[in-house]
Amino acid sequence: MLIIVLTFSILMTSPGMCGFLICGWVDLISSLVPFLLVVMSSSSSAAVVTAKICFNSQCKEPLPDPPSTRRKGWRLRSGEIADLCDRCSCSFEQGNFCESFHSDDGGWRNCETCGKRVHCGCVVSVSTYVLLDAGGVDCVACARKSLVMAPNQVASSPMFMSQQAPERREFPAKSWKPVSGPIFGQWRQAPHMWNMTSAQSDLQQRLSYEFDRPNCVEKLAPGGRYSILAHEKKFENISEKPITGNLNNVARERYANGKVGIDAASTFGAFRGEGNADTVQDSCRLVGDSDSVSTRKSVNADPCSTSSSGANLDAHPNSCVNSLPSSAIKEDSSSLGLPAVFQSTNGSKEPTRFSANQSQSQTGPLSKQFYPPSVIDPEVQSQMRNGKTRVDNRARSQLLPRYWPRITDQELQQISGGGDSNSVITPLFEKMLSASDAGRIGRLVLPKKCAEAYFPTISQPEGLPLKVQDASGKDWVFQFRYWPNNNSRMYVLEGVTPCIQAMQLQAGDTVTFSRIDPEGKLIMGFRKASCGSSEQDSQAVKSGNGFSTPPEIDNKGTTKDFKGNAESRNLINTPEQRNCSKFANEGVLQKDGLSARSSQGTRRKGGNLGSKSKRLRIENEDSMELKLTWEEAQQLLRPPPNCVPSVVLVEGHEFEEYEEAPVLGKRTYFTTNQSGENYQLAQCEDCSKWRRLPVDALLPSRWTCSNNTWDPERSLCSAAQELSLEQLAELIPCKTGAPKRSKVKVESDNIEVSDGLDTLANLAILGEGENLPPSSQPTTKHPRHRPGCTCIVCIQPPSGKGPKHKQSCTCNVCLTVKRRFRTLMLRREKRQSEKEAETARKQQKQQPNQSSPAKAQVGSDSLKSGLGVNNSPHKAMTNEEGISDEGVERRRASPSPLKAPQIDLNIQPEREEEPSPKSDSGSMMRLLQDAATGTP
DNA sequence: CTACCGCATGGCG
DNA sequence: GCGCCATGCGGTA
Repeated sequence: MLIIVLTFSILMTSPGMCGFLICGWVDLISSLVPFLLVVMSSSSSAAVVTAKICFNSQCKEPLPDPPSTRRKGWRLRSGEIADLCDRCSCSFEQGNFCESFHSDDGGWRNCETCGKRVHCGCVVSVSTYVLLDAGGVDCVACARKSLVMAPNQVASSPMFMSQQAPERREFPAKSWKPVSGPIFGQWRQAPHMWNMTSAQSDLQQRLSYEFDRPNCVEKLAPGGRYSILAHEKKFENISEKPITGNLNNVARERYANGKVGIDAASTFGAFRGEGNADTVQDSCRLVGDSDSVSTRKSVNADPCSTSSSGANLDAHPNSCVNSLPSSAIKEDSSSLGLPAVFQSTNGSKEPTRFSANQSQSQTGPLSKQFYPPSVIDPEVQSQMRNGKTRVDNRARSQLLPRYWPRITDQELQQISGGGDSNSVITPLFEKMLSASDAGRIGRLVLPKKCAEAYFPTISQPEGLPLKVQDASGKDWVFQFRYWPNNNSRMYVLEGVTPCIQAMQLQAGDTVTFSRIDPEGKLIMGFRKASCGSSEQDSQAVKSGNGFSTPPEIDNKGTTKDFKGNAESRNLINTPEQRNCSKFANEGVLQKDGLSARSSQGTRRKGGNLGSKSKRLRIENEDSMELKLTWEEAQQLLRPPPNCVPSVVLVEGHEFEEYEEAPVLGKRTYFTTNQSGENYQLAQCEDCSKWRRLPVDALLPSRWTCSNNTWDPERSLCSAAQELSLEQLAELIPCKTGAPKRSKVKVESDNIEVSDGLDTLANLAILGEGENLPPSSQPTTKHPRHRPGCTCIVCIQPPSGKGPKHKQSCTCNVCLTVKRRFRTLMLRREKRQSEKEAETARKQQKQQPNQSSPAKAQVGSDSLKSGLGVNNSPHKAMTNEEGISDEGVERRRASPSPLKAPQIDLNIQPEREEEPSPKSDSGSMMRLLQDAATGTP
């Protein structure tokens, strides 16, 4: 049985608070909250008790005058001990205080084991029971018997607390005093279930409501004298009003934050050292998420738990005590660096492994672990609920996923730089640099929640200097500040330009922020947008370019991952890949070994650029246009011959990895004969005869009759062609067995509206028609990107790579592209001419002498020299005569592939419809543009 | 004129 | 509808 242990040492000031507390307790019960988290519900502001009468509000017996002679009761939140009269003290010591005085109050529950009544509703009895994971309570006796409290199972509250989210605000916390002072021996009703270590004692003395999980991430700290308002909005008001006083800011924040034990909380504790309520504000803002809210709710709701025994701490032998600073740290004092809060303030040098990202599975002091967000699936979350997984995922869940740190162990170790083995690195967040971030402005916009969670609290827009160390150990000082923005804040790091430049970061690269504890250093790592340095990538792609086909985008059945292919084609799928492509194209990638350093960054599979930045997306539109063709191209690829793939499992997806680049299959045409038999038609490279092949035949790019192993009789070029051209003409156009036929048709029909590379791809397809028998040309069912496809998409090397097509090149692709481009331009010209003609006609009604159609001709003529290809007036006329449908255009333009080279290419239309100038389709694109502009 | 600063705007989730 | 945030833009040095 899992047991939730109360680990807080918060004392209620008075049992008289039970009313309030009970409300919370009952509320908890009524809401079937399975667990209780201890909370300080501080409805009482009377923390200092100097009673001269019995502290029991129902007694009020005068106490003996010398305080030393008074009998002690429970520990108050102030740290003092309630003075009781003899009678009440005896009752307290005998463990029946609540039965005597609170029997009519709410908050009574029965021990799940023995059925004994336990008063869970007030501070007095808080140590007499333990909370069970499954809900309910056990009395201490029973809990002791079943004390198989696996550390991992203890205090897994933060997860379950999320179930209580909605009612947080029902328990406005009020000010209270920090508990300081005597300790647990005072807990008469708290049998020492567990021994208490000195450190724990120390903790208790420091009033840190450490709700320690074994991984030390769950903490709840009591605040100092501060106010936690019921509504977060009010924090705004408070935030601007510094609250003075000797506050335990960390504790306060933790409490205010209500995020018991999540990374943010601990981080707050680490970073936030302001002596004002801004801390509260900020931390509470973070609590906007339901789970956090719930946390606070539960915190507030269970006053009983405010008193806890150190025994609870003992329940967590692995507890990593992240002690808290006992004094407030002024914001200003925290300048340059991360303040002392990071120090292990319990006085020990014990590493504070409260890293939210630290799994409790960590076994040693050097625990640099990180679980990628991908692990946060329901199952894992369930595990987390059981306390078996680092809980910081919850903390991180408060950040947008794109800010989740994706730092690998390798990165972490790099960051740690072989430093203190006791140091613990806590990945905080990361951010992909926007154009603004990477620009010259020198301002890095920080995600608000990240800034508020992980950076020092700032109450003034000017903020404070923040020292950040990069992975190489160099210190940078940025100004961490904010701008008021829409009643909110916009956090920025100023002065990042030198650092960005030093790291040679570009928009799209990612900076990561981590923290090394106990030093508390902020570490700024980075990850180039260059793909391929990550471990994951290395798993998926062991060679070369680092491009791989992410499983999540390759879930359409394409499981072959040809190394180098993506790069070689500059075809990109994911936003990051697009980025990579873009940057690679721009030559900003892989500068001087930075790519090696970037190995500390793990390229995220999903990337986070495209989802947010429209601008960046726009910049990568060229790449996006390639997406389809890439996906399709993948299907066209054939494993390299005589190459045995190695199967790599990446995130559950099997990939066949080939050390060699794929080959492009021979273009074939699926068809069905009269008997319904499906087969392919392939053309011999040598004799151009068409051979029938099985549908599953995969042909190399160059295929000849001699390769016709399926039909030995026709394995020689001398063998007669089985089908006549007429038959071919009939069969090929009505390919019923061809996959994706309908799609092809649709695409073909829609070619007219396509643009950019897509258009080019279509263009190229048209050009491929040259391989078809003449009679098969006029089809709108042209198989697109089929095996053997030699379209521009499939054969075009990436930008700047591979042989460039000369302007005079008359290869299929070039001719097709030119032809298509010309057609497009002509079409546009025609439209424009018509438009102008229409306008002219309208104008002619007023000015009869105007005429415009000549303009188009002028435009064409003026550009004739650009392509350097003979013009064909006939063809031009053909197009001008109104080919607006791509199929029609294709039919007319390519009645025979053999005639394609004769197609007029010299008509140069206006440039305004250049197919996606941004699309970097490589040399072919340039060729096209060159052709259009007349520039070489 | 440029760089910087601070705020405003608007797209987007 | 709201908040975040990327970026624009005017003011200022």
